[in-house]
Amino acid sequence: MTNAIGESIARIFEYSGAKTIRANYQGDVGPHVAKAIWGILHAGVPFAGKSALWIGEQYARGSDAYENDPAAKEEIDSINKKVYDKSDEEVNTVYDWGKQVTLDAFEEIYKLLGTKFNHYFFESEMAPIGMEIVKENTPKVFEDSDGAIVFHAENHDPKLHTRVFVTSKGLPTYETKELGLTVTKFEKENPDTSIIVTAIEQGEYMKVVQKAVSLINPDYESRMKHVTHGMMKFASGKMSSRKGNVVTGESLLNDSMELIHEKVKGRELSQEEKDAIAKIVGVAAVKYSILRSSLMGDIIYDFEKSISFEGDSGPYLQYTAVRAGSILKKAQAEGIVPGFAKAPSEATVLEHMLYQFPEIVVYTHETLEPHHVATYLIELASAFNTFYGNTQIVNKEDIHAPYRVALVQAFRETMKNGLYLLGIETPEKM
RNA sequence: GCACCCGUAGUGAAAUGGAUAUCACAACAGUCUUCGGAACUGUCGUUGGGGGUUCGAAUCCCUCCGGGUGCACCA
Repeated sequence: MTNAIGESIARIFEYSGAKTIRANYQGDVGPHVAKAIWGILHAGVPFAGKSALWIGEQYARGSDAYENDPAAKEEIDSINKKVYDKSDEEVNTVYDWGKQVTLDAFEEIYKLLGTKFNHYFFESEMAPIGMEIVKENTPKVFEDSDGAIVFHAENHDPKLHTRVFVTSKGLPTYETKELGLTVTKFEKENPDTSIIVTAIEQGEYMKVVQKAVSLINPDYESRMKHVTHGMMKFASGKMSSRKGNVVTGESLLNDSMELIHEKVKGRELSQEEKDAIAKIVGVAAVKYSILRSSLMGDIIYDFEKSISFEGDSGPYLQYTAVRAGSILKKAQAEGIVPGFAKAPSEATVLEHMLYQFPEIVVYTHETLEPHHVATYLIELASAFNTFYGNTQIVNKEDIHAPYRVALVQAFRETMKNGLYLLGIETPEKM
């Protein structure tokens, strides 16, 4: 979800002429990793050859044990420390293996989604950098409190609160790592604007971190923008319920692609074409469902609706573009050369809509709200369908035919560009 | 409890404080079977409640209600 939003925002900036750098920040250290390692060590079977999914299961067991088994909790805490200082050979081996498998799995999903990152930052790398910054700025910014190092943000803004940056055990928290990340990003690329996309839970703590940054380096802070989004919820009980009501992005994509496969089963296409279409359309269904809504507030993912493909959906937009494409093919076969020379006396809504596209992009760029593009595209598709339904386009006898074909061409290009901004590909056939 | 975000038709959105609150989807009722029917036409329906500021409020202020999120060693 964060990926869909981040990628769309990146593309909108690119389209607006900005040089855009995509960075991915991954949590490769911390208690969640320790829980997974504990699970792997206690799995009773060797880990060699196991999948990322299997690691997920081990994490679930570790997480459960952490809550219910005091002995396990102690062990996991000790593993956590070992992960940071790399003092235990066995832990190191499991760690290195698990990290690679997990990263490979993520990379596959990014590829499917169409995101290419310029930088991969890891929490393990940011931790020492952040620690250094905290040390340098204590007691100027940070203070000692009960053995931990904290930042009293409420002293600078009454709306904020105190947060721990280094625990009493001497381990850096997420805040410190984020501090390290911020400085690293600015030193590496020195961007005019740094946009951070996270879920809303991070909203409050990010304000505290930003306040701390403003005291250390006000220049960086003024260029940071935090975009938050709500959670994804599900409309009905019908969903892939491998682990209760937790649905991963991956399983959502898989289910979606599977359903597209069902839909195109009867079409006269090769197996490779069907596979490609299932991917492109399946991703579109999921991405559109996310990006059609405003970022704030939760997104209700209605699986029934996203698979029906009627009306307000990504596949519907793709379909409209594809159909425009086949009209163009037919026009070409009939020897009609598109041109704007002879226009009918009255313009339709379609022309007005096409004309608005650049404004919509500018507006979206300013507001950082991709849903404006989504709303525009669905209206554009509707305008095109009205035009298409009421007008004979390919007709050699008609002197307006070249103009109409040119209009269809313009529509197809605009739809394609708009979908691109949402991170959605337009297939040739479907 | 405190803080932050949000509340516009069934759903997703629009509206520098300005005219009768728009658009799309869904639903319902029709049309036609054409360039790919995943179509076209029409109908239905909305500012959470209550105060206030204003000539004028979806928009600003107060309050209540509802939803979400966060409040010290998790990320």
